[in-house]
Amino acid sequence: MNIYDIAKLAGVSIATVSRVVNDSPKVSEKTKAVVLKVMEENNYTPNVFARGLGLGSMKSVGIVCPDVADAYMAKAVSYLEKNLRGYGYDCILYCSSYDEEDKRQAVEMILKKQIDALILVGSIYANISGKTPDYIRDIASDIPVFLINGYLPDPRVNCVLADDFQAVYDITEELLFAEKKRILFLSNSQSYSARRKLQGYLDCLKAHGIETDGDLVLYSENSIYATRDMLFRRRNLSFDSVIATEDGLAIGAMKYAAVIGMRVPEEINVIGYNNSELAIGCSPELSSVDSRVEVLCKMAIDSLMSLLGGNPAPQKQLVKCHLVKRLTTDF
Amino acid sequence: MNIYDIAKLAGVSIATVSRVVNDSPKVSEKTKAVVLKVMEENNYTPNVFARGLGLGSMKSVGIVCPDVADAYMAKAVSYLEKNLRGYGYDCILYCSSYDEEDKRQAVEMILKKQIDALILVGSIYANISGKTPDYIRDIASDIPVFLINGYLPDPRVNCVLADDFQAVYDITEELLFAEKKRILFLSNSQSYSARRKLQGYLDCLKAHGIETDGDLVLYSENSIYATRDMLFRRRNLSFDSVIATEDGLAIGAMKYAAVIGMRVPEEINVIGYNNSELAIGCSPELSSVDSRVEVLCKMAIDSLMSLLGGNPAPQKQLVKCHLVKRLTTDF
DNA sequence: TTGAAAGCGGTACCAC
DNA sequence: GTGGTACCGCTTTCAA
Repeated sequence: MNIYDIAKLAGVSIATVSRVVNDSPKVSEKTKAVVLKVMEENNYTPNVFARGLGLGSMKSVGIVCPDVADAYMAKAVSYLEKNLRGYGYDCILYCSSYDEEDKRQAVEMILKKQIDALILVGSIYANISGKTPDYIRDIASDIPVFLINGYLPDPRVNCVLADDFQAVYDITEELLFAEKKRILFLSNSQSYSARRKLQGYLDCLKAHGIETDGDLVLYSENSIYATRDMLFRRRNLSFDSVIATEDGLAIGAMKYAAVIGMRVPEEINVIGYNNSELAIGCSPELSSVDSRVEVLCKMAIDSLMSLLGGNPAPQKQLVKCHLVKRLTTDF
Repeated sequence: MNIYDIAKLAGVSIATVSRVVNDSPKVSEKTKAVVLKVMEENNYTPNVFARGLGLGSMKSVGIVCPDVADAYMAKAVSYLEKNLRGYGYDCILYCSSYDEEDKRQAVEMILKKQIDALILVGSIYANISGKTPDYIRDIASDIPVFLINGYLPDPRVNCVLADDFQAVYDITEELLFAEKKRILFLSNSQSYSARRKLQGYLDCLKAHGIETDGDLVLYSENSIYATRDMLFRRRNLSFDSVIATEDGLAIGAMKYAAVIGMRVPEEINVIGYNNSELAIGCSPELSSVDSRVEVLCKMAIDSLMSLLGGNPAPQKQLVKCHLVKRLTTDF
C-alpha cells in the first residue's frame, strides 16, 4: 500500500496525499478528511526510505558511546533515547569500545547513515591531546555534534559537562579539613573528565601548601576486584582516605581496606563517583558524587532541538556536581 | 557526490558503478579498479536512503527493551549491538517502558522503520496471559522476531531463554538440604521469567512435601531501599533464607537483615539473580544466579543470521543457568 | 486548493 | 562485461 494506492482510493493526486501526510495547511478540510479516512482504513504508513530520499533525512540521531553496559552510559543513553523519541527522532546506537581507532571508525560509520545529529557519550572522546580529533571536526561541520561530559575546543562541537574539577577540589578540601593527611586518588582513565578530576585534587593540595606524593595517584581498570588487587599489590602504601573517579574503584578500595583490616570510615574515608546503585549496595554505604547525567543529557537535547530548529544554542555548558554523603565520609 | 558523478568520472555507466559498490562478480578487474579509484578519490558513500528504497532494507534491526538503564538489559543491548554490527546491521533502539500500552506502541513504531528483524529484550514482553500479544504476532509474520529470555507460544516468535525454573528449583532444594525451614521468595514482577522462578520455588517445596506459606512470597520494586523498607514494614515475618529474582532485591534483603541485626549468612542466607556488579559490591558478597545473557544473545544472533540467510533456525532455545556461590550461602 | 511531473540516488532486469 | 532504463515511493515546484 503506497501513496499511489491511497491517492487512487481517495480520488485525489499523490501530491494531495503527501500534503495530508505532512500536515500541510493548504488542503481543504474536506479532502483532508477523506484522505485521512482512506489512510486509516488501509493502515497506511509512508515508506521511510522514500521519505528519507526526498527529504534527505530520516529524523534519526546517532548515539555513540564506548559501551552501554557501563551504568553511566546506560543511564545517559536511556535518557537520551526516551526524550529524543519524544521529539520524533530515532536513535541509532553504536558502541565504539574505548579504542582510539575503533572510536574513529564508529563515528565514520554512523555518519554514513545520514543521521541528523550525533551525540557522543563519555569524555573518552576528548582525548589527552586536548585537540578536537579530525574525525569529529569533520562531522561537526555537517551536522550538530554533542559531547556529553567532555570538552573539545572546536566551537562547532557542543559540549555539556559536569564540573568535575570543582567537585573533586571541594572534596579534597573537605578531607583536608577533616585532618586527612594522605589522600589516595584512584582513577581509571585519561579521559577529559578524569583529567579534570585529577586537576581538582592536585590544585587543592597545592592551594593548601601540601606537597603531592606521586604514589598517591593510582590507576586501575574500573573493576572492583581489579582495584582491590592492585591496591593489595602495593600494600606498603599508606593512606587515610580515597577519592575515586568511579564507584567501582571506590568499592575496590573498600574491599582492600577490609582485607587489610582497616575500618571504613573510622580509619579510611572513601568517596566514589557517579552515585550509582553500587554506592548504596555496599556497606558502609558509599559517599559518591552525583555527576548528574540526566541534567547533562537534558541540556544537550534542548540545545540540539534549538539547533535543528535553526536557532543558536550555547556551545559549552557546565553543570555543578553534587556530593551525596553517606557513611564512608562520616567524620 | 552521487553514483552519476562517479560514473561520469570513471567513464562508465551507473550500472557498473553499482556493480562495483555491491561487489558483483561480473565486472572486469580493470574497470573495477578504475571505479574504485574514483570512488576513493572522491570519498564516495552510497546514499543509504536510495539504497534502502531500492532494496527495501537498510540492514537494521530494532532492539526494544523496557529500559536500558537496567544492568541486565544494558548488558544484552551492548552484546547485541556489538555483534549485529559485526554482521553489518545497524541497531535502532527503543526503550518502551514497562507499561503495556507503551510496549505495544514501541513495537508498532519501530515496525514502521522497515527494520529487518526485531529483538525484544526482557521477558516482560511475555505477559501474564501466556498468549502471544497481537502486536507481536503481527510483526512476527513480517520479519524475524526474537525474544530474549521469555517464552511466547507463537512458533514464529523465536525465543531464547534461561532455565530459570530449574535454577530456582535447585537453589530451593539446596536450601532445604541445609535445613532451611522458611525460605522467602522475593520478586519484582509478573514477567514470564519471574513466574517461572516462582514456579521453581513452589514446585520444589511441593516435591519435598512442604506446605507453602503464602506470606513468604513477596513483591517489591527492584530497588534496594524499597525492598529493605518493604521488609521492615513486615518485620514480624520470620524467615531464614531469601531467594530473590534480582540482585537489587537480594541486597535490599541484606540491608533489612542488617537493620534488624540478623547476620548473613549465619542466620539468613541470601541468593540473588543476574550476577551483576552489585553482587560483588556488597558485603558479604552475594551468591547470585548467572542468567547468562551473553549466551542468550549469542544464540539469538546466530539464529537470526541463519534466518536472514534463508535457513531455518531453532524456534525455542533453553539455556542452563549457573549459580555463582559467594559468602551469603556459606553453609 | 489541486494536479502533473521532475527529481532524490540507488538497484536490477534486459539487451547487446 | 557493460550500458540503457524502468522502477522504488515520496517531496516539492510550477501551473492551472
